Amino acid sequence: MKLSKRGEYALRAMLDLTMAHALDRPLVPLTALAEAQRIPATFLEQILIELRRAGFLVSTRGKYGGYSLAKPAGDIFIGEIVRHLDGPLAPIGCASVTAYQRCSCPDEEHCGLRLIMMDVRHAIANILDRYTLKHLAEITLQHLRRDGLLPPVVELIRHLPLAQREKTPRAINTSPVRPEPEFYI
Amino acid sequence: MKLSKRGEYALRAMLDLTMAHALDRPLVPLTALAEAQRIPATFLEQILIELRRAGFLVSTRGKYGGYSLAKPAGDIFIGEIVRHLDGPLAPIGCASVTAYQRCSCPDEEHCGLRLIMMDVRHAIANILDRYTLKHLAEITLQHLRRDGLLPPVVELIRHLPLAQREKTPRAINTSPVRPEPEFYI
DNA sequence: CTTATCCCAACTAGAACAGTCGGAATTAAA
DNA sequence: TTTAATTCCGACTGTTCTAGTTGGGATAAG
Repeated sequence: MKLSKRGEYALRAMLDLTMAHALDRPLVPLTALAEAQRIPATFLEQILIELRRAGFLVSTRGKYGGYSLAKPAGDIFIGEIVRHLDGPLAPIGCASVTAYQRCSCPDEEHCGLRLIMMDVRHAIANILDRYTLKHLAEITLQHLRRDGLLPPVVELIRHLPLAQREKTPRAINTSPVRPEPEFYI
Repeated sequence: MKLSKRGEYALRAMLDLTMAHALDRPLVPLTALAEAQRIPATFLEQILIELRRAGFLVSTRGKYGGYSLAKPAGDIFIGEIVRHLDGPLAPIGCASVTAYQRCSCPDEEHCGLRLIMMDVRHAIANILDRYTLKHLAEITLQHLRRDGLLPPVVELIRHLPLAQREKTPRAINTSPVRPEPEFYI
């Protein structure tokens, strides 16, 4: 039931972008994201370009450029990102809601395996399609604050001047539509 | 979050074995399992040998031989089988309970991604480590009975004589230890 | 002795995974 | 106008995983 490195790195980078935005640094260069999460920069670059093409990010080229979220963090659900990079959430095709595929078994209709795998898919979706980047960022920032720390990515860009282009930031921090979840902690 | 074909085929075959056992045909040849689930026989053979080596199955060689469950179906949890063939349930290593691995991120301690992935892993485990083959077989048989059908695998072996070795079957159908779950149907 | 079955190691073609490389285009600032 | 910092992009690579296949050997029933 693995998440690929692409998926993991995408989520890590987007979480860092969200936290940086929350701390008034909406524009983060690739190198800072890569260094903060110890991800090979050339690999992360590929992934960020893909995320931009998918409409999750926007980029600013040239000196003091970088990446930012394309939408309010509260509107980006973790499940969307995972699906984009790793495909459907369901363990097997015949249990998928968003990408159903008939399987080889003789009668799906009576198949107990399918039922349990649909349970699993719903359990996963109930988490990943309910939480947004905003939720994850809030939890992480709260933990960091409790220990008097800033996110590493923000430390890494503190010395950079705020780019002109960054000084009139888009409104990004609206709240999510779906019901408020709670972490089990 | 995919399950591999190996994992899927293993579960399908073991579910068929469980149903066959429940209908007093505890010994099922490879060919019947493969045909019933439309799985390439030589591939399934590999998988069944692996399951035997792992202690899930026992085999009987020679004419009228085949495979049977090595333990009561109520003692075989779906999660065990999945872990054996596809590794840990957690989407990322740092969220795994049974096979934890430190990840590359700078501080796991404050990482919101890890928390949500632990949520996901618990949600999956709460299903797969609670249901047994017996549960799946019961559900499937119940559905089939409602429509007056027998499992295809049983149809396929009806014509075979009950092997001598099969006539004093081991007690296999004890109940599971963990609390009774319910399917969401 | 024939037939049905399991046992087993080795092999393979293709896809996926996890990157790497080299260079072009863009922008800010000196 | 030059330089430095950045994104953009396509092509490439090595390794592992996936989903099998092949061919032959051992065992047991009738």
